[in-house]
Amino acid sequence: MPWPASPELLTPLAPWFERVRRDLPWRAADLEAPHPDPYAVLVSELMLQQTQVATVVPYFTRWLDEFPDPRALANAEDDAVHKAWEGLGYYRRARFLKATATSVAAEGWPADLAGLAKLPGLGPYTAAAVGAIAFQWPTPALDGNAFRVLARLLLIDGDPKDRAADLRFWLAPALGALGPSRLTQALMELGATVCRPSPACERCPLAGHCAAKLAGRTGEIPPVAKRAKSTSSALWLVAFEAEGHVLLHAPTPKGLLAGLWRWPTFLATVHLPQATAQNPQPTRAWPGWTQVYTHRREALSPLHIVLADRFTPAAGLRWVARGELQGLPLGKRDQRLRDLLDRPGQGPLEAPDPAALIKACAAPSV
DNA sequence: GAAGCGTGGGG
DNA sequence: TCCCCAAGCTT
Repeated sequence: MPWPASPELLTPLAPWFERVRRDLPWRAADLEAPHPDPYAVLVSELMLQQTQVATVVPYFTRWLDEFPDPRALANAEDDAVHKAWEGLGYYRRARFLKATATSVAAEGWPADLAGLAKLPGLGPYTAAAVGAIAFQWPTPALDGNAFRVLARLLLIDGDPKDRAADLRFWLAPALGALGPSRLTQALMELGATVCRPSPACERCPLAGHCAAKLAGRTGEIPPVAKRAKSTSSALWLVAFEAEGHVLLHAPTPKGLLAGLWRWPTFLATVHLPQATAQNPQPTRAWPGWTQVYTHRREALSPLHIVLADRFTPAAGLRWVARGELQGLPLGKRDQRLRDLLDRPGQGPLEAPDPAALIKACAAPSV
């Protein structure tokens, strides 16, 4: 691999970054010094995993307002932590962040990269990024942006992740020359704003030495990864209400929407016409929608079923006072039904038999 | 090593 | 509408 030395290729990043860099709330003014608040860097990096900057900014600001330091986060209730993360997605990041804050509050910050990498939720990229941005350690952080930029700059065929070790070694001199924090952030900023999957090479400070551009191959480097297939299902999404309470699944530790409260759902395999003579329970319905997750699509039909009395719920289900509903952490899907409850329903078109749903939610009778 | 994990924006 | 993607990590 006859790659030119990294400072030779990457030095133009510094003046470019100084000119165009976005003013982000976690970004230090002085990129030469260790960050004044490593915790802020940690929070930003966890939030930024698979999540765009514009989405993260308001969450970051509120988070630091509510949990200003590791101790505050370590002492927070799980529901409060998830509530502050509500809507951001990939909710186990919030639990990892709390676990890491607990470790830092008790034992202080790790002294090296290996120590950071042992913290919950910090993988190879995030540990290196925190090392470089918070502590100015010469730890090359390779995220999707950096891999894409370097794959094009150096004309790497195949998956650049397979060359991670070579790339980290190659980057070391540039980290020293430009400074770990500056180089790390400039490289990612270039990938996020210019060297995107569909690149804007006319704005790129490295275009003159970009091997992929010179070869006319930016469109095919790096190669696109194959997508995971996703499954589809049709579900009733049901708000049972009785005696001023609603029925919710309590948070679970694993799986989809873990850590959040959820409305009960039922496979919508059976569509029974609403027989008003035989179903005295008033049922409201609203137009449905499709909820999209990473590996799943749900065609949802929201229902509101009001009962005279509460039944004893099955394991994992709880009756929650309606007044407490607003304070519980819910995913987007379940927020949507919660908000529908305050709007007029359109009247049930077709709905399942409420008695069958109640049977599925009630504790088995002895 | 592949699967699983949320949500929103853009082409 | 559909597909791709976005500062990845854990199991």
